[in-house]
Amino acid sequence: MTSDPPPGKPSGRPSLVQVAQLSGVSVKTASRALSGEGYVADETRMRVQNAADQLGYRINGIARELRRGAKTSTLVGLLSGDLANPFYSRLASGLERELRRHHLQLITASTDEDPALERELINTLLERRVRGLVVASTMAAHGFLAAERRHGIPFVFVDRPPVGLAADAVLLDNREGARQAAAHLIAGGHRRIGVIGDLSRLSTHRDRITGFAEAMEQAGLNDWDEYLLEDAHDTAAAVRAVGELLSREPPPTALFTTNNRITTGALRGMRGHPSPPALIGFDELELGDVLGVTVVTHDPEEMGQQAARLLMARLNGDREPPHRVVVPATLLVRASSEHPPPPN
Amino acid sequence: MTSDPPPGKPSGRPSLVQVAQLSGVSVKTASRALSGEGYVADETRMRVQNAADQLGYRINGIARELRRGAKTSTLVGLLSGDLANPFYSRLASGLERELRRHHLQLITASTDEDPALERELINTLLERRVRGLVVASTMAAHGFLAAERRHGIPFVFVDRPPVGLAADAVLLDNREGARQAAAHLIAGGHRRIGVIGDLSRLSTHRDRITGFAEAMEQAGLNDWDEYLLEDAHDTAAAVRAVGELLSREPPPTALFTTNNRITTGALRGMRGHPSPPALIGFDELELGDVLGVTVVTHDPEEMGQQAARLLMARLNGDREPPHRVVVPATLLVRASSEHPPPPN
DNA sequence: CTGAAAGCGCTAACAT
DNA sequence: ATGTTAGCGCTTTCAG
Repeated sequence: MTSDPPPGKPSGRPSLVQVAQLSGVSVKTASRALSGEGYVADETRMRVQNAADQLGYRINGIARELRRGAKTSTLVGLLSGDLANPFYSRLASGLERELRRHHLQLITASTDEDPALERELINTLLERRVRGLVVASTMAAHGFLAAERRHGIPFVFVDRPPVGLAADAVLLDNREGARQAAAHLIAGGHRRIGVIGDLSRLSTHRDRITGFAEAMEQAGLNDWDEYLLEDAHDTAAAVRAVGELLSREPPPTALFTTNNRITTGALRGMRGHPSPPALIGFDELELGDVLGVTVVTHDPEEMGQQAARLLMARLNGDREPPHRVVVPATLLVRASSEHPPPPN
Repeated sequence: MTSDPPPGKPSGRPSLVQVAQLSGVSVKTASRALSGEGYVADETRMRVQNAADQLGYRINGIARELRRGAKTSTLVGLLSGDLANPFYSRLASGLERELRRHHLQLITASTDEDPALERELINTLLERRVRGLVVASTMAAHGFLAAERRHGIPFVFVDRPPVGLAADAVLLDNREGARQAAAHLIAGGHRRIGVIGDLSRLSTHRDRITGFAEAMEQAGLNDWDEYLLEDAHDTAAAVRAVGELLSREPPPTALFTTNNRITTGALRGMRGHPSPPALIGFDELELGDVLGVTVVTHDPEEMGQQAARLLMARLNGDREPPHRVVVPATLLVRASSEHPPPPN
């Protein structure tokens, strides 16, 4: 057990100058020896390496980056709602893995779906001169980023499209996924389908509602919004919403929940219910297969990977107009959607 | 829709010098005007602000940090196995939230439980002069970090303790949690309890096995390891392990799975089994309540928060010997552990 | 193969 | 209230 003075107050780190002095070479030679760029005699390299080890030298990445210029940064920023949501964390995971292949590092920040905080965090990351930014934005407009793009910082929007800004995006086919869910329930004989939705200002939410409505109206069910409850942003709110819907007269025979948090809340709220409604949720659930929950599924890791690809293309000089990648969202039928509606 | 030239190749950002020139003041005045430090005439401030806006100026955080010194960095690094694992992402979430209160930013990197990659990433983060480092380490020893601590960089180990290094740590009471799980199964009449464990080199895993063994041996069940299967690091491996255990003669009447991935695999593997064994898993599951899975539960967000607190204390000059915070892990009984063993 | 000088963009220290 | 000078630690010229 090495027992050294506990940390706290920093105490001067050695710089290249000290390493050079200790090994009796010039600063530049020391630099070359340690970075492996340019020619250095083997013996010199050894001496420098030893001196560095002895001093506990570690290159100052800040200084290096300042000198080399911002385009040499290896940091990519990710802004998302909340890392604790598996959708975002899987997205982050896919993004990170792909970036690493290109020697880029991911730096993440959570916005808690707060537009003001998001803007602040975007600024922080840009000041840090990140190489690019991936954003699952909760803001209503993104025109303020136009200046940045002019300076060459690529942005990739994920999950939600940019508004008032021409930028790359990786989106989910929300409408189609929701449409399939509704169509399936309708085909199963359901007519009164409750919908519990997220914050109504979010485009993902609106698209899902649109797809749902499409299928309903096509089946002539124009009063679909009688059973629509929105702005259930967390699990607890979803539990309450289910309670409300199920206590109506007549109650809905099926439920469509527009994201994983809400589906979780619905499952909780329906527990122990004598005749639970059929259920389809948007987003896969951790144990969806074991629980037998029918879901609209998609691949968050894949979204992250695609975002990384778009970003890399821009960094490599792609100057085409904005790309838009749409990742499929498809129905995965399991038991929860299969009980038919009561005769009634 | 603002339509500007697509990005790609960077194109010189304005620096403070240009802002100063455009507004007809010295660089330092421009600096003061924009940072709000020191006295600047209101009118001057306006002029500078306008010039900055017009040029799309954004302060270069790299240069600022180099000048101000590394202790002014606002970055804290987190290294963990994989952000896609809810345990780590919830930990990250708690950590980030607490850090933000102190105006610190989290930068994350996943090690995939690969010691070599972990070491490389630690180096990258240190070169970036992060203010401190939180590590869920997968390495066998950490002596190589001693030099860093001497330079004042605080480390906080989470989930797994440091080896060969005196540093702060936030750990789970793995032994006690596992002991409770085993004791509960034993009290329920189980004698043949299968255990599926993670990589045997991980200390968390070993501690959980130790706690389990303690309870078993105390009950006189010294052959507990006949039904022990280790190194099931992913869900698929866990599914296979369950299959193997259940096909033994006689099969175990209960199962203890040592982390969330393994529990998930076990649930999958047991699906449709005519007489599934009782089950207790370590770590809470997303839908554990709905599924009725008995778990050893704990609070990952809390761990993150505690880690942030320890870090802040060190940054504020705390020079005491290493702190060790132990977060409780307790049994939460639900249905899955409650079927008694068959008479046999 | 090695070295000296200049400078990345900013701010601390010291003027004025 | 504002300006000047120097320098953070490194790498990029440009010379040897």
